[in-house]
Amino acid sequence: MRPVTNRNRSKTVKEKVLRTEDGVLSQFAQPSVLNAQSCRIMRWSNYFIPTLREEPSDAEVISHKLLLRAGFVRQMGAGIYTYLPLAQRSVLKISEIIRQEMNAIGGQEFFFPALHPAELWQASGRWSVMGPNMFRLKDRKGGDYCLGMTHEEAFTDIARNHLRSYKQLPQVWYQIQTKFRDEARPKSGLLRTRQFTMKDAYTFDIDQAGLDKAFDDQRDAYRKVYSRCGLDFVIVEADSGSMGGSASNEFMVYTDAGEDLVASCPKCRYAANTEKAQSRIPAIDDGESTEAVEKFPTPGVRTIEDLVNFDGGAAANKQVKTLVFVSLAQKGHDIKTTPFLALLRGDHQVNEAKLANTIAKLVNQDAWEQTAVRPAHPEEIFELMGAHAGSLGAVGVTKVPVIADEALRGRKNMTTGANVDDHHLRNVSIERDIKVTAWADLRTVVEGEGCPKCDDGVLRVAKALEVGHIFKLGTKYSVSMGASVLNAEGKEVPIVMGSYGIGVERILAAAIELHHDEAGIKFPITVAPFQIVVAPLNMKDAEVKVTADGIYEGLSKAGVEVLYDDRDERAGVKLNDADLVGFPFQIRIGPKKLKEGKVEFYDRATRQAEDVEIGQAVEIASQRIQQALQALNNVIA
RNA sequence: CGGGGCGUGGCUCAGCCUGGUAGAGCGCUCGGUUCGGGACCGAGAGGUCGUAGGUUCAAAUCCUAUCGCCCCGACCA
Repeated sequence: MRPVTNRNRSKTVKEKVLRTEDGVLSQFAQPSVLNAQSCRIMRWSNYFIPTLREEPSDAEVISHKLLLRAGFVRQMGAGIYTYLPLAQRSVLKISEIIRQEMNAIGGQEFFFPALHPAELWQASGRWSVMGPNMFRLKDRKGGDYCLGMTHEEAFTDIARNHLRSYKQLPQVWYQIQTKFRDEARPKSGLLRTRQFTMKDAYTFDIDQAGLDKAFDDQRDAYRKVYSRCGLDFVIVEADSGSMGGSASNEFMVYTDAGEDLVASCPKCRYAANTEKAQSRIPAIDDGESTEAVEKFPTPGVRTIEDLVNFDGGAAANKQVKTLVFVSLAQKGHDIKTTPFLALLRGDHQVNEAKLANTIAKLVNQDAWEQTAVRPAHPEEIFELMGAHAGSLGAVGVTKVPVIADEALRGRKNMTTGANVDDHHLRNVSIERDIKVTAWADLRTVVEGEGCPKCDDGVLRVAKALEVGHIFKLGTKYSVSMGASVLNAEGKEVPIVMGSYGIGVERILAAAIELHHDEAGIKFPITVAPFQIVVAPLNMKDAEVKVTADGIYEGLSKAGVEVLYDDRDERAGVKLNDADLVGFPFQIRIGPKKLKEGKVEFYDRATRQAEDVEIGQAVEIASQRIQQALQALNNVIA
C-alpha cells in the first residue's frame, strides 16, 4: 500500500530520505497515511467532511446520529455503510493500535479472502449450522460460495496443511478483515451492521496449558487496546454460543446503546453476561408436604399473574412454570428435534442460552455445539401435552425430558398446571411428584439478587455493548477439520485452538457513545481522525490568515495530525463544526486576541480555552497532544 | 419472520384524510452588506412525489402489488 504518489507529495526533507535515487519509495519507507506531511490536502476547504446541521431522521442511537452529522459515514443499505475520510482515518488508527498490540504478543498478520468456497465451511460442519446469517452465492459454474462471517475455518485450513510438529507451536495468527453477516435486524448505525471490520486472531497450541497462556496474552492485549482507545470496559464471563469451546470472555462497554445485559457485583470483581450470570437467592420455606396433590378448576387462568390473582391460586414464587421447548440437533445433514420441558419458579425468567447448553449435553452429547432450542409452537404443545399453554404441568410427564431449575430443588406445596385446560394442581412437591430428568441453572438473574462469588454483594444489571470476545476453542475445529501435529512422543494430537475477535467499528462507535456532549463528539485523541484543528475565525483578515498559515505549517512540520479549517465561513460555523467533529484540541485565531499577540488553545473535552502567545502555540499544542497520547497509551486498565 | 412507522429537491419536513398547475426552512449558485458560537438583503438553480399497475376527464393524494428504510419483538461467533 503506497500511501502517496509522486504527484501529490510536497517536497520535504523527509521525502528525500524515504526515496531511493530513482524516485521509488524505499521498502522501509512507510510514512503514516495519517500524518499531515504525507498528504497535501489537509485543508478543510478541500477535505470531504459533509456535516449536517439537522439530525438525520433514521438515526436512533447517539453514535449513529453523530457519525452522520459529523460527516463520518453514509448509509448505502440496511447495515451497510460507507466510511468517509474522517471515519476511515479513525478506523485506520484503531486498526493500528490493535496491530501494535497483536504484534507485541507475537501475533503474525495475515490477510485471508472474504470469499470462501463452501467446502471450507462444510469441512467444519458450519455450512449448515450458520443458517440464514451467512451470505451465500454461486459462481458462474454453479459452485457454492459464501462471504466469511469469521475465519476459524480459513485459518485452521492453513494450520492443518502446514503445521506438522509440536516444534512449530505455538502460533499466534491474526488478520484485520471485513466480515459479512446477514443480520436479521441491522441497527444502531455502526453497532450492528452486515458488513464490518474485525480483527480476528487464532492461536494454535500443543496443549491446554499453551492455550491458557495464549488466552491470557490475548486478554492482556485486549485490555491495552481498549484502554488506548479511551474505552472504559469490563471483562465478563460469557456464553460460548455456537462457537463452542470451554471458556470465553467478552469485553463490554457500558452504554444504553448496547444490546447485552451484564450482571456485576460492586463488592467483588464478578461480572457476567446475563446469558451466563448466576446469582444467590434466598431459600423459601414451604413447610411439610403432607397433603396429596389436588386438582382444581381455574377457568380463564392463562398466566402466572392470573393464578396469583385467582381465588385459591398461589403467589408467583409458589408456582411452577412449565415451558415446552424443542431442541434442534444437527449432525451432518441430519436434523433431530427433541421436545422437552423446562421448569422454573413462577417469578423467574428462563434463560435460553443456559437451556440450550443444558439440553445439548442431555440429548446430543457428541455434537452439542450444533444444538439450538426454540419455544414449541402451540400445535406442538397441545399434541405433546394434551393441554394448551397456561394449563401445563410436569406432574406425571415421563415421555420427554424434564429439566428443572435449581431454584425448584426441594420445593413443596407448589401450584402448577394440570395438563388439562382450565385446571391446575396444588400441593405439588417437586421431588415427590415430578420426574425430573436433570437439574440445572436455567434462570436469568435479575438486579438485586445476591452475588454468586461473594457473601454480601448485590448484583447490578446494566446494558452493555460487546466490543470484543475471546474464546478457548479447544479442539473443536482441529478435530472436525483434521488439524493435528505430532507431539514429543511422536503421537498425533489435535491442535488446541483459541479464537479472539475485536469489532473495529464498534470501538469507534463505543468511543462516541462514551465521549460526547450536546455539541458533538469528544474523541479520545488516539481515535480522533485528527489531533487538532487550526481555525482562523476570519479568513478575510490578512493577519489572522497569515498567523493561522504559520501555525498550521508549524504543527504540520512537527508531525502533528492537523486539519486546517481554511474555509471562508463565519466563526460560528467553524466552531460548531469543530466541536461536532470532535477534534481533541483546537487553535482558534481571531482578530481580537491577535492584537494582544495571542491565540486560543481549546480543549474539547473540558471545553476550556486558554490564551497562548502566538510564538508558543505550536509548541504548547504539541506538548498537550503528547500528554494526551501518553495518558491513554500508558495507563492500562 | 411477526408487529408498527415512513418513502415528496442534498437535509429536515408540510401537502394526502376531502383527487384539480408540487411547497417551506436549511443547504447550494451569483451579487452586495456583514464577520468570535450555525448572519442579512436581493436574484437564481434544483423534484419521474420509491417503483409498477389500476380507478378517474384528472392521482403525490384513492386502490392493488412490489421494493427500500427505520423502530419494537424474535434472532444474533
